[in-house]
Amino acid sequence: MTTTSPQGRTELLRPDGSPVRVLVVDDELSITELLSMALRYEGWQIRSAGDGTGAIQTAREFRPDAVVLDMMLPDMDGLTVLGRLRRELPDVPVLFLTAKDAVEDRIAGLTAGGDDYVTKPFSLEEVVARLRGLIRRSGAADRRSDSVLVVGDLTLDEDSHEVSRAGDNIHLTATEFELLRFLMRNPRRVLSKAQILDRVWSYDFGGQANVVELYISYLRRKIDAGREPMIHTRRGAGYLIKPAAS
Amino acid sequence: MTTTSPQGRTELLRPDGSPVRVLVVDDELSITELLSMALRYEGWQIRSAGDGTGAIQTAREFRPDAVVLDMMLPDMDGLTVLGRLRRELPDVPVLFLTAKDAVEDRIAGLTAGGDDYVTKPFSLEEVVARLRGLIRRSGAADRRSDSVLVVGDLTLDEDSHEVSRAGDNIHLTATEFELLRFLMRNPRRVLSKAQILDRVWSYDFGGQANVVELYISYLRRKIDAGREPMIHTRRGAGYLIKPAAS
DNA sequence: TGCGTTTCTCAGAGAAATCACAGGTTGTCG
DNA sequence: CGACAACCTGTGATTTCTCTGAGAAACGCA
Repeated sequence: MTTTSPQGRTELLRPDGSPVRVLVVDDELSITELLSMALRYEGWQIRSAGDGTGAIQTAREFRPDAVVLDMMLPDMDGLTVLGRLRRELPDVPVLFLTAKDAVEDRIAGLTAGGDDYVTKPFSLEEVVARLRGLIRRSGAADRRSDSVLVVGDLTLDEDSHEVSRAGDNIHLTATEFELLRFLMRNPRRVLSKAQILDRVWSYDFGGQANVVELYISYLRRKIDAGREPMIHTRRGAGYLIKPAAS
Repeated sequence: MTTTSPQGRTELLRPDGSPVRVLVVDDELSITELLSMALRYEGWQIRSAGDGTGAIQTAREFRPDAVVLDMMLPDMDGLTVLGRLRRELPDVPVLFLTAKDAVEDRIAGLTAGGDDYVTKPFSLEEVVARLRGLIRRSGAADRRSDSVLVVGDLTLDEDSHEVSRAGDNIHLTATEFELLRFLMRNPRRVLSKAQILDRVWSYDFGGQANVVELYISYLRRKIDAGREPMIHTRRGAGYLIKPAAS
C-alpha cells in the first residue's frame, strides 16, 4: 500500500497499514547511524545491530521486512549471518553492503534470490531506492505500489530507468538520474544543496559543492529545454521541482 | 493458471490459485539454500531436505508439486529415494541433479517418464526453466500457461529452444539462449551484470564479470543486427530488453 | 583422435561520464 | 545604482565503463 503524506511524498506501507520495518547491520557506528537516519526519514521503522549475533537476535524479535547487511562483520562471516537469517526469516529480502573491490568473489550468487547489493561508499538515494525495490518486489508492501514517479508531464521509471517529458524520451546519466529521482520524490519542496549532496552523492564525496549546480544545469538542459521550466532555484535556499502549470 | 505480477513477471500457480510447492533435496546446505532462495523468488513454496530419509518424510507431509533431487545422497542411493518418492507421490515430476560425469543411461532412462535432469554445476535459470517445464507439463499448474516468450517481434520458445525475430530464425548457443531468456523474462527492466551473472552462469563461475558484456555483444550481433535495437545498455546500471518501437 | 564449435580471458580502442576550474550572469540589499 | 554573493555554464582533463577482436582452452561429436 502507498499513501501520500501531507508533504506530497509517497510512502511504502505494509498491507495492514503499519510502517515497513528494516534491520540495519553494520559494525561501523557511523554507517548504521547514517542509514538509520535516512531510512527513518522514509517513514520506516528501523533497528540496527553491530554484529552477526546481534543481527540474528534482533531479527528474531523485530521481524523486519528487509535487512541491510554489511558483508564484513567482526564476529562472523557475512554468509553465515545470511544463512541464519534465512532460517529465521526465509522470505526477507537482503540488501548487501560490500567494499567495491570485494564485489567479484564474495557476492557471487547473492543477488540470485532477488536480493541486491550496493558497494561502499554508497549514496543514500541508492540505498533507499534499492530497498524500496526489494520491499516492493518481496510483496511485504502492497502490490499496487509501482515504480514510476510522476510530476506533471515528467515521468521517471525506476525499473527501466526511463525518463520522459510530455512523451519525449530523455536520456540521463547515472548521476543525473539519481538527482532527478531525489527531486521527484520530493516535489514542490525546496531541497538545499547540502541535502542534495548528502543524498545523491556518496557519503565520502570530497569534492566541490558546486557539482550540484552543475548537475542541475545538466538536468535543465535535458528536461526544461525549450519548455515551461519545472526545476526552480530558490536563491539562498536550494532547488525544487514542480509541475510546469501552477 | 498464470498471473502477472507488478513487475511484469509471470508466475505459475496451481489451479486453485495457491502457490506451487517444490521440495528440494540435496546434502550440501549451500545448494539447498541457493535453490530455495531462487525458487522462492519465483513465488513458489519451498521445503528442503538433506538426505533421503528426510526427503521421504517431508514429501509425505508437504505433498509437493515437483521435487528437485540430488542423485548423490549420504544415506541412500538416488534411485532408492526415487522409488520411495514414487510410492508416496506417483505423479510428481522430478528434476534430478547430477554430477557432470555421472550422466549415465540410468538417468537418461529415468527421464523418459517425463522427468528431467540438470548437471552440476547448474545455472539457476536452467533449473527454474526446467522446473517450470515439468510443472507445466504435469498439469499441476494450469495448462494454458505456455512456453513461448514474446517481446516485440522477438520470440523465444523454451520448449523447442527456437528463437526468431520478425520471422527470421536465429541460431543461438546454449549460453546465448539462457541470457536472452533471462532478459526476455524481465522485459523493460534494467538487469545488472551481477544479477545476470548470478542467474545465467553456473553458481561456481569464478571468472571475469565481462563475459556478460561479451555475450551481450554476441546477442546483439545475432538479434539486433541491422535492425532497430532491442537490447539497450544503461551505463553504470546494466542492460535491458524492450520492443523496438517505443 | 581430430575437427568444428563454444566458452572464456585478455587487452586495447573508444565513448561516455564526472568533476574542477573559471569567467559570466543574475539577484539582493544597502 | 553599485557591490557583493549566489548561481550558471563552457571548457577540458581525467577517470570509468563498455565494446569487441584475437586467440587459448574446453567441449562435443564423429
